[in-house]
Amino acid sequence: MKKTILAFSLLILALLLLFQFSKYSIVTGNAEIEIIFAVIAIVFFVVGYVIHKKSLTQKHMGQGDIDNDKIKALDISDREYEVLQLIHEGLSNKEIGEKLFLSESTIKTHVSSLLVKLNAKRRTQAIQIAKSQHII
Amino acid sequence: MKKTILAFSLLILALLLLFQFSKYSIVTGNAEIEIIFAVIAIVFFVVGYVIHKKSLTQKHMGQGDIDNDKIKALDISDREYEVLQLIHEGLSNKEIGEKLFLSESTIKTHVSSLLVKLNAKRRTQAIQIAKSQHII
DNA sequence: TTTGCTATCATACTAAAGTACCAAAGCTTT
DNA sequence: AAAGCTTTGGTACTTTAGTATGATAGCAAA
Repeated sequence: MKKTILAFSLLILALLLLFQFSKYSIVTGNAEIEIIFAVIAIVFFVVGYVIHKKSLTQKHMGQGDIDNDKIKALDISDREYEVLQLIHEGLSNKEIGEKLFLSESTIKTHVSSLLVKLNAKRRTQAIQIAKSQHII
Repeated sequence: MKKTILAFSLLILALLLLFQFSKYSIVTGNAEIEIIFAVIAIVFFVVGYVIHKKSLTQKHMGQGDIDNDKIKALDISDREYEVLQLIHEGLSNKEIGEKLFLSESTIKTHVSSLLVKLNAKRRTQAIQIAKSQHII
């Protein structure tokens, strides 16, 4: 965020300099007016392009990102959430256990409580609900 | 797509008129040079903003759309694809059967061949693979 | 018509998934 | 220290999921 502020400060500074240079050039007759127009047009075109890109990146983050508040609201613990992510990746309980160095029993316990908390009957349904709630 | 071409044609025309108007204003001394700069800057800022917005919208469509060619390439039949979609929605084989008016046996057959064609071991993995291949 | 393909369904089986209940270790908070 | 919490793990059980195999019906191309 600090980088963004710095970058925009520098950008505004550069634009002011461009303006001043343009005026000076016209007064001294060192540049064609069309060229100055073109430079300004190109610069602001790029600025507009980049700004929308940035805003949309943030928006995209907001859409695709996980809703941590929702996870807490659903009372899902850290471990349970880890298991949920691995379910989402298509792993079996056994594979999840191996990945987290836990027994299959423990995974089953976590999965069962996940299903209750997500109000799902199956792990596939849990994936769907989790996605609709933006917690995955 | 035709609308896009038309819109951009009109936009370019407007910009040319703006340029001509600017030059004329300077010659006749009817406008301040700063105002013309500002107008050009604003217009091109908006143009850059809108163009990026459009490009990203199209990109987003491309990501979310299904790749029908891929489905054919994987040799997935219509029925199998229907089953795949319902698996994705989190339904059990029995529920899928009831929804499609088929026996659970038939669904199992379809699911099995889907798993082979998608090179998946489980239905949850099939969902993941299908999504990564943009067929869901 | 014969061949080949798909869709359908069944049986029988194995393998996961999920439930219920219990229990102990570890950790905070009171 | 005792109470309360999560995490972990086990046993025993039921329910889904998935595999293997075979069989029938329909439909389209050779």
